[in-house]
Amino acid sequence: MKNILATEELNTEELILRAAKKIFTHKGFEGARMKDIADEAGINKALLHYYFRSKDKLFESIFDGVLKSFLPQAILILSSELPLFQKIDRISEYYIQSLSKQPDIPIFVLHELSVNPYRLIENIKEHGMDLHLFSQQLQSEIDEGKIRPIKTAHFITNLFALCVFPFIGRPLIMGMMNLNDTEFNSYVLERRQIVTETMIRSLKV
Amino acid sequence: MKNILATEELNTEELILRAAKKIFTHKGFEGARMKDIADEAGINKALLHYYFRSKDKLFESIFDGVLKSFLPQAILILSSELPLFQKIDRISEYYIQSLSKQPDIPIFVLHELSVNPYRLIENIKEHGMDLHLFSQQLQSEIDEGKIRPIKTAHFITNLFALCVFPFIGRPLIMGMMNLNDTEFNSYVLERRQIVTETMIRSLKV
DNA sequence: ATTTGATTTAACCAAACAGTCAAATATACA
DNA sequence: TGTATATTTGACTGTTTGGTTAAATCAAAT
Repeated sequence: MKNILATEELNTEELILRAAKKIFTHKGFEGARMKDIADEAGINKALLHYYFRSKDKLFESIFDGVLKSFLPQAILILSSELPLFQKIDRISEYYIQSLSKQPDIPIFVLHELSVNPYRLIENIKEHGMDLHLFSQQLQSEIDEGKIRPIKTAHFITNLFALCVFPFIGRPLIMGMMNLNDTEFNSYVLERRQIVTETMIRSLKV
Repeated sequence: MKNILATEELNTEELILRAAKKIFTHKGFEGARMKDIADEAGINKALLHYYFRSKDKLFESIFDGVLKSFLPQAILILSSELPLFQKIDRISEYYIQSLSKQPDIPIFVLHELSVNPYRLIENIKEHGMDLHLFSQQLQSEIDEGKIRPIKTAHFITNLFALCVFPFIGRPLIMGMMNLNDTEFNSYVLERRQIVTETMIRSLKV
């Protein structure tokens, strides 16, 4: 009988998903080997196909899971009742903190979306990524003269670019700036304030 | 005899390089098939191995070429004698214009660097990516009270994030903002001004 | 015309790969 | 305990892939 009392004990499916996430996010779909995932999970290769019939099926579980754990939070914060500047702070806080723990996610998602853009469509429709409410708030603040005029697309781009780019460009930044891992971590910790400051200053009238 | 008079006639090596660049940048190293590259170039698969002994060799030609055609320009502009704000404008102009013509480059480079970070090291050392001069200029402007204090790493990150992210996040942006190809192109054209404005406003005292 | 060297091809090969299957083992329940 | 069901494995398969090779073709010099 398995030791179901030990809290750190994971069942096989969770073991596979955890291993698959690590390998897929690190190597991408094409670069990942089913053997690598099996080894990482400490199980037999055939067992992967017992739980997830194919590499594609396993990948979609991971990819969908990752999208669902990152995108909806943005919509949630942006569509909330919070003041604009607080939203900026919340987004930057949430994404920089989450991505610090899983720094491979952005490049993984964006690479797979680049190779296979249709993947996103279903997911977006499914979650009803609606930015209308936020667009209205932004326009109100502009109309009231509280911030400078800016289109929603550019606002969103600026905010996410500033939050996410450090993780996407990590090897580039570490190389150009001559940072080691410790120094890079300090740099990332500073980003949260930099992002909100940069965004808010650029919006002030 | 080949028609060497026709200017549009490319020799086989150039044909291969052009095809390989298209396939590699679109699919990544692992996703690219030598057969695909051969087909794209309109030649036989064995001919690839005649000109470039292996997939790795061919890939390195492409990857090095891409790095050399993008990174040095940044160092050149940043290390020049131009005023700070003009440098921002030049960088944003150059990168947004170049990447509009080759939008797959950023995600390609950053994905490959993520899977294989050591690739960059040689290239950076080789080109002497030195940002010391620029750091001094930035510090001078800060000391003279002309701009708000900011570390070089964050300045560079912000500038490149704002320039490059639209291309990295293209499918995401098109999906969330409901843009078609034409609308995305207009959006990219607007980016140049947005980037310089955002950067400069965030730096003003 | 013949030789020489560079270019191109079709056919082939070994390794790596995702995926399969029958047999073995563990688990639950009667 | 015995039996049915769920889980796990080692050995296997067919296909795809990067890479090779020997022969054919072409271009130019002798």
